[in-house]
Amino acid sequence: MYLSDKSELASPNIDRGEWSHLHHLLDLIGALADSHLYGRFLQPTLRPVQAGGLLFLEGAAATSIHVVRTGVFKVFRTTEDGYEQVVGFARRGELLGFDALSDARHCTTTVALEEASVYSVSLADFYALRQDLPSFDHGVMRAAAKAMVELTRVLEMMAAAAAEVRLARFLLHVSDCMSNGGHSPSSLRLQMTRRDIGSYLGVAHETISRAFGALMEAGLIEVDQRKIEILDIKALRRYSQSMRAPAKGDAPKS
Amino acid sequence: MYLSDKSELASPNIDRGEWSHLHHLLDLIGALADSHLYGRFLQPTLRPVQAGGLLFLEGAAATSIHVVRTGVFKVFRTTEDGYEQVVGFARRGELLGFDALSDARHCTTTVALEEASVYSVSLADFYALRQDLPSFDHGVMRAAAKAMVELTRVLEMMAAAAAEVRLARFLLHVSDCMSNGGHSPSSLRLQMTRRDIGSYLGVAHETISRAFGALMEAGLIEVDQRKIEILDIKALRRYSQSMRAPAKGDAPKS
DNA sequence: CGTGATCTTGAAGGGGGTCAACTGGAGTGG
DNA sequence: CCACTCCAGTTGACCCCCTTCAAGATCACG
Repeated sequence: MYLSDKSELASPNIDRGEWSHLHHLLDLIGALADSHLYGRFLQPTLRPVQAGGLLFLEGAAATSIHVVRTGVFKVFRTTEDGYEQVVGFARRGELLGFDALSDARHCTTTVALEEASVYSVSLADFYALRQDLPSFDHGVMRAAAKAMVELTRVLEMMAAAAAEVRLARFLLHVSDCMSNGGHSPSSLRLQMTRRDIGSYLGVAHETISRAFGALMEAGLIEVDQRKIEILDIKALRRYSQSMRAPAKGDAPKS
Repeated sequence: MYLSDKSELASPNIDRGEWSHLHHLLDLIGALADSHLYGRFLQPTLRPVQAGGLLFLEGAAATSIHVVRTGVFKVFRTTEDGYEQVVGFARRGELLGFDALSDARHCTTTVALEEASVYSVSLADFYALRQDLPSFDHGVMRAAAKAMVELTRVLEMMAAAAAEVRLARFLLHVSDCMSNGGHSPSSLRLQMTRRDIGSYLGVAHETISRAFGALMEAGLIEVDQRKIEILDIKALRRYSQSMRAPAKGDAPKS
């Protein structure tokens, strides 16, 4: 809701049809769109997904790959005992379903956390487009690589560190995503539950709750349900560097 | 050492020059190699890396991407405070340096844990080869997707679970890699230190040591330094399913 | 054979998992 | 409109697993 209207404006005239879906998709993944491609290529389909709606299911045969246009998606795997392990949250411009290229089966379940939309390209069209349109190919490569970097960032976030530090890193990451999208980096609206965040960061959801309290206590953030205000981003960034929680009194000096 | 000789035999006549480097590379990443490509394409360079040697450094400009031919590599990031976070171990056929396609800089450091070798393709050649040789492109896509799946597996391994369970999952993963390479799935020889494993699994290296002891105590494995014998792989697999450690006696007597 | 890295084992202390109770908001049906 | 239910979120109490610090054992290598 917040993103779509504004960001459409950033790509002028899309609504007047001057930009094709393909053109807009290229813009999303940061590929420079050549001007000569009007109608000459297969067009991706624009697919809306309602809040809570499923994009694809773990284990299902993959039919197409997607690029997020609006909204936020939760990407997770379900273990044998029913535990839900969140492996990422996908926002505007991110690639979804790429992992299925290894064996044509999705290895994650992906659902929308709010009203969302994606551009979808069937696997056959995907290869054809990449062959015919180098800028598309480049964009896809870059998006795939970025997704990989993203995953290693998650690992870093889960690395031996106190829960509060993990949460601080998470909030800073969301903040970065916001500012990249042209929003305020200090005013966040989280789309996911505490439980989702906990799964993502590898801690219990109660611990997330307490960590929010601790960061608020420390005067670093303001918390109102899922609306987060970052009060001192420099201090939060400093805080996120530490490995373990420096207790209440701060002062890591000895 | 163990891999190279045997696996070369699996691809017949490579040493007699009937297979080009490119041909062998395609074989490594599971692409079906057309028979008409002798000398018609750029050849990847075969690059040996000594034990402990550096393949590329985090932050360095990326010049080429690599596919592991022999040996095992450790892939890690170094945090500001000097902590070494291992994000993966790369074995035969795995893609290295792909993440650099997003911004032409490596986001990990990669070193060989034993004498190793890779096929390297410069970035320019990389794009050219993919354009001209669809099977290469397909192979790369599949390898990249597999690397991504791999990363989500790591997350699953680090998901809320006891240290012993994590280690069990890790050993099973290594076992799978061994059997995929045509080796015994029950007789493992680890190339990494306890500290590396600990970083990879998100626990202290002392805990890894104790976890080895616990799994040995339970009769699931035999441990002799870095030589691991899996005694009961079914039981180990069952054990790895559980989320938390079911203690010793499994029935808490009062 | 010495030196340093690796691995093991012990002890202590705390962080966070788990269970449980309570609050508040959203949706449903009376 | 209100009772009821369900889920998200918060807070408290308990205590076990893991981190940390420390010391010893073992291995690798010049």
